Amino acid sequence: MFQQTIVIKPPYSFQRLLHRLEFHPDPQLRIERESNTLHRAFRVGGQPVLVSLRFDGSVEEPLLHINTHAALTPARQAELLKLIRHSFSTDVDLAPLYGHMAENERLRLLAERFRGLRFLLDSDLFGSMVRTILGQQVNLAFAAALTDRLLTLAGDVLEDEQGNRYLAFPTAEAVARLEIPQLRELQFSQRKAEYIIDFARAVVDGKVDLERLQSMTDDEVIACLTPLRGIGRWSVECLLMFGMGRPDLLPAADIGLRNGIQLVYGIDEKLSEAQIRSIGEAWAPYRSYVSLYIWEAVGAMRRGEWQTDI
DNA sequence: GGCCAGGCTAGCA
DNA sequence: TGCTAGCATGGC
Repeated sequence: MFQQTIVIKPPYSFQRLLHRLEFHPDPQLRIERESNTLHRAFRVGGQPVLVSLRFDGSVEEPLLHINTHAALTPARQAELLKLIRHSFSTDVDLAPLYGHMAENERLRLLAERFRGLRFLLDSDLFGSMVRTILGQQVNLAFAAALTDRLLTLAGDVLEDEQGNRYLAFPTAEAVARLEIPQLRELQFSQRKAEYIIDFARAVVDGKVDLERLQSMTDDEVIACLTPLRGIGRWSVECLLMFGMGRPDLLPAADIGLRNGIQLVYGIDEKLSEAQIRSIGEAWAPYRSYVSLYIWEAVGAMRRGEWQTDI
C-alpha cells in the first residue's frame, strides 16, 4: 500500500476534466463522481498497478490524493508519481498561457470559460501512438470502442475487491504478437490493423526507439515517425501533444480543430491547412493548450452549453 | 440513405 | 509538389 498527496499547480478544474471525459471516453478510467475519484491501472516497472486518484481542495488550491493497494518499492513509487504528474499535467504553469490568451478577446473568453482545464495525457508513448492511429478519421466514440476492444484482447486485466475490472494498455510486445484477422474480427479496418501491428513490431525490433524521441525537437520527432506507414503528420502531432505533453503543437489537419476555429473566429468558409497554421501562429508558444481550449469550445457550442457572439 | 467523424496511402498529373 | 479516390464503420 502506497499513499501520497500531490499539490497541483493551480488552477486545476477536476470538474472540467470530468466533463471532458463524458464526451471523450477513456476505456481505462473508472470514474467515481460522488467521491471525485478516478481509478485506473498504470504500468509501473512493466507491471500493471491499480491506482486511485482522489481530487480534493478547489480549483485555486487543488490537491490530488494517490492510493495504491499494492506495495511499491521507493523506486516504483517515484516512477508512479512521475507518471501521474505527467498524465494529469499537475506541474504545468497556466499563468503565461492565460496572460497570452488575455491579449485576444476571443481567446480571453475561452480561458475564462474553461479555466483550470488541462490535458489528460497518455501514460506511455506506445499506447499514445496506437490510440492516435485508432482515432484517425473515425469519430471519437468509435475510436474509444476500438481502443476498448484492443485492451480487452491484448491488455492486462486487474480486478479490485468490488469486482471492478481494469485494463492496462497492452505492451508493444503483446500487440506485436497479434495477427491481422484477430483485429478484423473486432471491426478494425484492414489498414488500422496493419498500422498498429506494424508499429508495435517496429518498436519491439528496435527500429523505433520511443525513449529517444524524448530528447528530440518536435520537428525531429515528426521527421522520425512520419516515414512509418500509417503515421502522418497529424498522428505525430497528436503523439507530441497527448503523449509527450509538448506545449506548442497545432494539428492543422484535424477536422474538429478546424471546425472549432471557424466557430470561435466566426468564419463561414472552409479553412485550408495553411490558413489554420497562419491563424495559429498568434498562439505560439502555447498552441497545444489553445487547441485544447478550442476543441473544448466546439464541443460546448454543439451541445448548446455555450454561445458567444464575438 | 447520405454525410460526417480529432486521416493516411497510393496513384496520378 | 499538389490533388484525389478509397478505405470501413458508427451516429445522426
